[in-house]
Amino acid sequence: MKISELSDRSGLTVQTIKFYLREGLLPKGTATAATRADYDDRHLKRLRLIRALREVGDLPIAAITRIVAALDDEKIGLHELLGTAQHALGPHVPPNADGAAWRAAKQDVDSLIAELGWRVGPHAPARDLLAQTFLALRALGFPIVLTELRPYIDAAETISAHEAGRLSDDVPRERALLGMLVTTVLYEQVLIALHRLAHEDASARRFGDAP
Amino acid sequence: MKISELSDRSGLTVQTIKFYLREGLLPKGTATAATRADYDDRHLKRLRLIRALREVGDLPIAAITRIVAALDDEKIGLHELLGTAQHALGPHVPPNADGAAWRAAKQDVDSLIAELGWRVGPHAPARDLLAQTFLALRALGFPIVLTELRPYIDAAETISAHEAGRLSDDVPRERALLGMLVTTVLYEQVLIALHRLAHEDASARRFGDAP
DNA sequence: TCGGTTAGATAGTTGGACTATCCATCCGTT
DNA sequence: AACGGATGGATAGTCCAACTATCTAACCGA
Repeated sequence: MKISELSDRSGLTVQTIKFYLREGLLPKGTATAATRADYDDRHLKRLRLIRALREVGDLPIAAITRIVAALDDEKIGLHELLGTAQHALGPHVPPNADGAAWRAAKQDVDSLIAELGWRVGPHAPARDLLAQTFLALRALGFPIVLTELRPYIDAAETISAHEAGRLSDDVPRERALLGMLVTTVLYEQVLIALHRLAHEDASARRFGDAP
Repeated sequence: MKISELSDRSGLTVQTIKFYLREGLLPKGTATAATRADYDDRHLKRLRLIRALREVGDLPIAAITRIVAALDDEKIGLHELLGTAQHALGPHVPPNADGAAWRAAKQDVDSLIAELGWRVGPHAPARDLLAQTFLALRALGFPIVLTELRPYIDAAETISAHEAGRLSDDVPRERALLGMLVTTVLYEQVLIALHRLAHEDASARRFGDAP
């Protein structure tokens, strides 16, 4: 298909698609002439993936670049591919290089994970995210206590167990990655949205007037 | 306290604090001379709040401006204040003005909320976030089915119920807002981080090698 | 009195993500 | 065959958010 068709069907402008081509997010089409190239369904799918990660997941182009580069590199095994992608998802917590308080928060996170018996890589970015949040909570005068965290931990475990049940290891590489990205990037947004809605409902019932 | 002290204690540069003063995020200190002003503990607390919302919640300055403006406006009642803040939290989904598909997704969200019996304002931004995510999921070939959503809905309800139980209506205005922001902005990050960690643990158990 | 600090104003920087132009083809239609 | 509109590839420019830097004229404390 032509680039204009790709543009129409993906909802991105031709200019944006060209930009993604330059950045290596989208592989080139097969050239049919000096000023002509042919794109296929894989390009369209790729663009839809990029769009979802950008617009819903709010991932920076650089992170998406890393993910698709790993995807396109056939030498990378499935396990490593998923690991790379997960790492690229970030979050990209700026290492504030805060001293003692930061180290204490990191330590809290490590103990928590150990206590829960979770098997998590030592450099998982989510560790930093959690530590950063603990730090902020403390700075605002909200100490972190385990009983406070309990419902969140339970929710995370329940949801992950459910998600893991849906994983299967005999799907094509691309599909496996897509499934992982969808559960961690898109369904996380679903969870956030539902949380906010449920929160509004709960406050309405708590303080609100009659239905 | 002096601005340099404020800078040291908040971890923000003097320049950044001046910038926040210009933007109206931080009220001016009490002037003691033409080139001198005095800041107090409220300024420090405000800066910590701004920092948490920016760095952890990733809120744009404009959203924070709206929130603190409402907070500082004594004419605004508590209920309205919380509503304004919640609305300012976004998310700031660009209205793609997509036609039929967008309207269908919105409709799905509306039916879901109605079905659940949740009391949610008709313009709650979380509605748009959910619709946008549904749209992206569909585009990627992941149809939305209620059984898929069930665990997320349950988690959202459980967590919100827990959070609502901690709300109380006889705390000072500022504390009430802070509590709301903390649960929706910071604890949401906690939830995401825990989810990613639990997810990694679950995949490790599913595919991984022995502990 | 003198080096270091500050309020207030204005201007400049950085990073990320596009967006606009150009040119030399090239395609499909007339 | 001719021509108007689309393309590939390259380069340059735009836009926005969030700072960051500089300058001036006071001011403070040793």
